[in-house]
Amino acid sequence: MTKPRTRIQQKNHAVIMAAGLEVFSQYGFRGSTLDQVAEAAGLSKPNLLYYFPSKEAIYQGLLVELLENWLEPLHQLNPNGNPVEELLGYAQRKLAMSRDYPRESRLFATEILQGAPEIKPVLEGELRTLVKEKCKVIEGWIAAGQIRKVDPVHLIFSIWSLTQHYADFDVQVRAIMGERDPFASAAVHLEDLFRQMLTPT
Amino acid sequence: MTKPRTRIQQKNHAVIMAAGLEVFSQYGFRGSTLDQVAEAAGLSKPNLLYYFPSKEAIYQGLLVELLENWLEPLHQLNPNGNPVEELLGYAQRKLAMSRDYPRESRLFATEILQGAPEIKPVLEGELRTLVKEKCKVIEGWIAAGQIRKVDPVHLIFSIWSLTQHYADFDVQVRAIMGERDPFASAAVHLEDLFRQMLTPT
Amino acid sequence: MTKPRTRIQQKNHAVIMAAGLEVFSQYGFRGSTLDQVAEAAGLSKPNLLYYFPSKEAIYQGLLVELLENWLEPLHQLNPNGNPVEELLGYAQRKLAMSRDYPRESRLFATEILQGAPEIKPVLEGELRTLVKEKCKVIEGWIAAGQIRKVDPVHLIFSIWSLTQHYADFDVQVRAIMGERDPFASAAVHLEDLFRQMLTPT
Amino acid sequence: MTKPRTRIQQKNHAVIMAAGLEVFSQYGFRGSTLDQVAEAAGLSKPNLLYYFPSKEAIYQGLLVELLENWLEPLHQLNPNGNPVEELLGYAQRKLAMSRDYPRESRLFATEILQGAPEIKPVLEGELRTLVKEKCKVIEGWIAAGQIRKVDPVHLIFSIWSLTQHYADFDVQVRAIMGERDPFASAAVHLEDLFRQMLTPT
DNA sequence: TATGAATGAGGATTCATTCAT
DNA sequence: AATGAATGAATCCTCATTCAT
Repeated sequence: MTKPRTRIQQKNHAVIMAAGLEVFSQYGFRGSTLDQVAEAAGLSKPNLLYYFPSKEAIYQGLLVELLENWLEPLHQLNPNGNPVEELLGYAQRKLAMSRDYPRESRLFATEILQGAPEIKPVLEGELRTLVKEKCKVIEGWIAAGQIRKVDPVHLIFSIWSLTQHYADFDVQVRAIMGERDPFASAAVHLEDLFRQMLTPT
Repeated sequence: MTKPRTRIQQKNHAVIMAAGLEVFSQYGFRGSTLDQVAEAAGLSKPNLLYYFPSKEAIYQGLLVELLENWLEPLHQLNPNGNPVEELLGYAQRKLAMSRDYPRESRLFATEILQGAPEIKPVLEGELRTLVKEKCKVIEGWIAAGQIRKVDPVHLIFSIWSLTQHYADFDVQVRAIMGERDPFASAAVHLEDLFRQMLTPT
Repeated sequence: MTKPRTRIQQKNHAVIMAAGLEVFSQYGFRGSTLDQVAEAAGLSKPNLLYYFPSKEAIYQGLLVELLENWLEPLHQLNPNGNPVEELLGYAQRKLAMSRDYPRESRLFATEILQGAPEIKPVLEGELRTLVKEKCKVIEGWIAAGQIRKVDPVHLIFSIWSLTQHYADFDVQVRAIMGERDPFASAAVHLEDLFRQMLTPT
Repeated sequence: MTKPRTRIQQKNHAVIMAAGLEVFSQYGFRGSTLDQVAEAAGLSKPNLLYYFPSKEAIYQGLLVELLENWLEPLHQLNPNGNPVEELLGYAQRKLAMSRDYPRESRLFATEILQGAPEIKPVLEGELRTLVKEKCKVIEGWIAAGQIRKVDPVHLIFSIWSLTQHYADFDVQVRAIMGERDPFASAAVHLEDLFRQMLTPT
């Protein structure tokens, strides 16, 4: 799929991505129909397939776009910053993404849950490399006594799971908490959790 | 459907549940076909529908069975036990379930991700009640100074997310960690995390 | 299908016939299922097929039984009776059958409507012969000036249609007439109609 | 479903209605398959469902079309015409419809026989109202001494049953009458029957 | 005589995709 | 660039019938 050229192409490309996100994040790939995506996009079904060669191509396009944004916050982890604040900041940024882009989080979760058929290579390639790199940074901080001794990979997993939970399990969270906004109190809770865990004694 | 009576019914009922778990946890409800379930069960498709009235009934049957087991560990949280050990024990039990019953965890995650169409009532009813009850217990422990001051609901969410992550995002975890068994080190990591967070200073 | 021998065979044979009549008259042959018939008969489906070799055999058995009773009133038309009273009596007997055996009437109507696949030979054989015989009788009455000159075949059709209508189109009749019993007033109406039509001036 | 717009839609819509009439009038709703209708229409099965959402929708569409035409002749009963001629004319028009549209008659009969699941509301609404209105007219004629005293509702039933019989029981009529055209002699017979019944002495 | 278990042959409907314009 | 029309390949489910006991 080459990059779109004209105005209208760019616009419709974006419209379809938005519609695909809306639909796929809700029903999963197999559970969604092109009709639903076309409906959400306000385009005809054949027109969708004028811009994307297949249903799967729309889904793949979404995942590609998504992954870039998804890894960005981890990239920003600054080796030269204050370690505890860097890690807390990373967690808060991830939590904000769960709050502001829950559909993206759910789309990603669905893909992983089903065995990551589309993005396994990215996980084993780019993501793994990036995580290893950041683990080195964290290990450096531990060696320097700037944070407590923790398993860096599991620390990263903890940040991911604790923050994404509020997007992915949103229905459950709200079923239990009722009307209250979960994210405000979650931010406080996670701030405390990570500070407690990371601050050296 | 009432409980199965005869030997062969019990056997096939169980065989179908197992096959359904295998298939549905991998592809979700809409993404799975009766053919797949029949294949996995070693039965013919119409024979499946001799035991369960529909595809959905198999799925619902699974969720019902699942929910019972799923809530059990939280029930076991003993108000009279040692608070830190009780909560650590709960987390370890949940982690063991992620390790031993990852498909159940994924089935549950898929259902929640898609808006919990089947089990929302249970979430808003039984689960909510149970969580509230245990929150009271935790608040008692905090008031007594036996654990640090934390938000009890978010503490429970944290236990859930941190443990289930290893089942639900298994593919990602293994992509990053490689061949190493994630659960052994995860147990150590979570033990540390929760002890650090809960032990009063 | 040989005649049933033992008590229990006779009983179950009759039970199945009754159930088949109930079901087939309501939904037609193709629209009925063996399950429905088995349910109505209080027998298991395989047991049904122990007494009758197939679904079609039950249906055929019903039609055979039915036809005997169905032609009986016409047989009774007495060449030596009072012509007008004989024909009025025949009409009243047919009307009573519509009232008392509406399911039989509907079963017969359904079969004819669908082209009489099972009983066409009977229609072209026995029934045709019987009607021709009775037409001779009616023609004799006309020749003797005992009733008005009418087309005897169409007279017989008129008796059939006017009486069976109250069974076959029962739903429509009641939709229009409301709660009132249609048969009492129909009897009066038909008495008048046929007397008016047949009485010589 | 809104009215078809384009040429091809109009054509195929009509083609499907015609095919549905052919098939449903012969085998009833449950006894007919979409394959048969598709075959009769010269279209593929999915293409049928491109124009109608379901098998039932085709059937319902037929009944709706049918009912309009079916009630028309009764509408035409003119309160200001010559009473006997009006009623005879109505009967002859209904008989002509049985001759020219026997499949419509049989479709209607099948629907009623099975309890009118689709059109009961119409029977209890529009049809009932129309019949009551025309009964008033007939009662007026009786009061004015223009026709003999008859039960108006049963008179209408008689017209319906006597005329529709030749379409609905066509197979039986021809089995008995042989090759002769039933409708010509039926017209003479019914003319005589109704004139005899209605003409005041 | 009776029935629990099983199935092959459909049958209605869905859906991604293609065709024609 | 867009869409009305069409379809082949599923997919869930039904049902008369058979099997095994």
